[in-house]
Amino acid sequence: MDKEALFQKFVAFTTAVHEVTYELTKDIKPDDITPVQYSILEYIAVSQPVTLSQISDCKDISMPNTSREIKKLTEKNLCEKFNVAEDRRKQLIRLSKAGQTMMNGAFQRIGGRFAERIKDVSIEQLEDIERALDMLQSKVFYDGK
Amino acid sequence: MDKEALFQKFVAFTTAVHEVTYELTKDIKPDDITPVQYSILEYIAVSQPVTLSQISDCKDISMPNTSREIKKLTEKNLCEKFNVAEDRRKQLIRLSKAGQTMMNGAFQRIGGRFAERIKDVSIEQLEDIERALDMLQSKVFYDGK
DNA sequence: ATATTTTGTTATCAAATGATAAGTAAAGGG
DNA sequence: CCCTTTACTTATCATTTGATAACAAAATAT
Repeated sequence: MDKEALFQKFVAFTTAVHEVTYELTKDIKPDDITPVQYSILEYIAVSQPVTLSQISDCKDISMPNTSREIKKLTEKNLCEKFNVAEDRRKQLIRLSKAGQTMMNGAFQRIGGRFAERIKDVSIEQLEDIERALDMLQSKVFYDGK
Repeated sequence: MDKEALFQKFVAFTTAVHEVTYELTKDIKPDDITPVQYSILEYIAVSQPVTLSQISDCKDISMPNTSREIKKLTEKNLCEKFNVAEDRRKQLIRLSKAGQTMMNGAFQRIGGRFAERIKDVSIEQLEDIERALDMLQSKVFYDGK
């Protein structure tokens, strides 16, 4: 087993994943929010409710800049802050009704494109795919922190 | 087979791939070039020689902006242009000696991190991984253009 | 031969992002 | 009770990136 060759394959694979992700999410984001803002909304959507610090850590954006972007998103009525009783320094963030609707629509369209992409794959192959995703995620693409 | 569940798994997987890519390439880029410049150099490294138009297409950067960044990279002595005899409008780009050295070093360090990541995986599992990468790339992460 | 298309350049400009300093308010530790 | 740390905010600035217009030169089409 040639580890060098596997690394080559790994690089080609991750490049392909990035390209497909780009294709699937292309033109999904509304024009009135920036790419960074959209990626923050994605994160909130899957992890809500989250604190400012969590967003800052996970998206690698400094606290001041996170605060600024959340403020803009709040002003656009896409998310809302609420206080947490136990620790009054913290602010939990969740999507607003409008934000939830927007992100639901986005995920729906991405899901449609994904379905289109795998439309010719047989049931058995879909199961192979599912197993392969699980296996790779546990052996290679695990969270190493 | 629940396609909705598969989509969920797909989203989690691509997120994991992006995070691992981030971890592997973190702090690899020299400080004196910008992220976009580094990504252009990566592309040149694996596809050289390339034309300006190819970079513009593949990296989704407008021609004027591609021209500007290539100019900066050339000034930093990381890549060089040369003319192609058949079509004198075209300019082929390749890494300079210094650029090649820089990118070799970068890939080496990324490869080392990758090796660390899979160090506990058995030979048989490495073969499973290789097959899974091939299969997913052909069935899911293919280039749909 | 002339018009059009392709390939790339230069020059601006605006917007998005990143970085830093200074501040507030609450929590926690001694 | 004071001191330190945590969580977040506000303000400001520099850099990076994206977008557009106007141009030139070579190739190709009519």
